[in-house]
Amino acid sequence: MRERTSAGRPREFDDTEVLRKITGLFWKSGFEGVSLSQIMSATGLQKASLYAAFGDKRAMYLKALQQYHSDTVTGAARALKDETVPPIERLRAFLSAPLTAAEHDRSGCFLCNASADQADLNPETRTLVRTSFETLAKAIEVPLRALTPDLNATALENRAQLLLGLYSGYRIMVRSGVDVARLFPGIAAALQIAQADA
Amino acid sequence: MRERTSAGRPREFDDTEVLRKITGLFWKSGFEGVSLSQIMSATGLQKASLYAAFGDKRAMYLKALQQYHSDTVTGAARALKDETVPPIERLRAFLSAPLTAAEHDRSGCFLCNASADQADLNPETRTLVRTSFETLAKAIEVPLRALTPDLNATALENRAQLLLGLYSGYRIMVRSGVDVARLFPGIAAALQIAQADA
DNA sequence: TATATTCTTGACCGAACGGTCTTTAATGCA
DNA sequence: TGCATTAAAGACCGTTCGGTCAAGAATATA
Repeated sequence: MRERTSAGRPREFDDTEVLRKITGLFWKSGFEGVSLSQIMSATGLQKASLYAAFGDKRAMYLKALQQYHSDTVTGAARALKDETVPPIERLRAFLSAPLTAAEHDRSGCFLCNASADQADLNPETRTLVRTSFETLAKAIEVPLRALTPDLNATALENRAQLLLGLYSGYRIMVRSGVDVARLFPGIAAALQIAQADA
Repeated sequence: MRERTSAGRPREFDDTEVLRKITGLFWKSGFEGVSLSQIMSATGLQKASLYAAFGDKRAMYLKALQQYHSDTVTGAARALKDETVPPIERLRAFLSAPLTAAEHDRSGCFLCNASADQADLNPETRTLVRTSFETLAKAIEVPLRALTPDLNATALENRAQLLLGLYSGYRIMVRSGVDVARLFPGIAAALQIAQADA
């Protein structure tokens, strides 16, 4: 998109970089919690430029959610499938992320926040969130399968949903400021399930 | 409050009943997602009456959160401590609630939603949410202790946090419209942890 | 250099927001 | 029957909201 030089005045900002800042705002404060003027000052752009580049506020939110999917969600999925790391460690890292991240940032998970914030109102948001959850669940199955190759498909899926549920819950709880040290041991317990033969 | 007849024109509505409707709105749509006019039409009251009875919008939200605590949260805590029900069934019922409730209502859990919605902005909300989470965690420990009386205190607490995390995560995931049937089996797996001796 | 095209800027818009105030109505009490 | 008190009703307030528009600036092409 960018390298193709087109007629007219060239855009003075990088779309994805700006969108990343917008994502950060919605991530932290939700759809209604972010105003256009906040977006303007965070990006340094005028309202009209934002509208020309991304559409209205709802479109910005959805694009932010899509960016979160293609950046963070698929990044986490890739890490879960990284065979250079022992499967149990991949799972541990995934489940620990909500807690280790909390040290410097209590924003939680944009997916989970969006589900709480917008799922009730906006069907498109709901769909995006659901597919991202699905991506994570499928990725979780990979190390689970490596741990217990004999387990059947539905059992694997069930365990993946359990771990994803725990992940989401921790993401939410952390936002309220609970002591993360008290949540850590739960991960070890959950990983015991992940390794169980039955 | 109500039986004590005071001077002046009597209030024509029941405070807690009205607050219950307000709670429902914030629960579903969050703080910024609910407007005063929505509250007006849902309660049938004028703006000034609402302000006289509850204070400004933020106060309404906090009172709603407190009502949720004293109604729903303590209700769930009581059920978890109900000795007429086998401990494992209490836990199963608690963890199933997010899923069974989803059949007729995908609002999720007000606590979890508030954590995603307002925790970042409002410290009072954060505190309220945290204490409600704490209430639930303590209540979860009761049936856990009944199941494994030999377990030490910290191990109990860790398991309780794990189950609470799973509960919260399911509450959030359900809002996005995921198939609840796929989440159910995770509960059984989690309950295996709850019963483990080690 | 002229033109078409695209972007930036900032003024501008109507609507909706949260919140207040004045008027009127209903009650307890003297 | 007044009088003090409290609530209900709705007009009213300034502000902020999301969104648009017209004018000027920067580029590619001819």
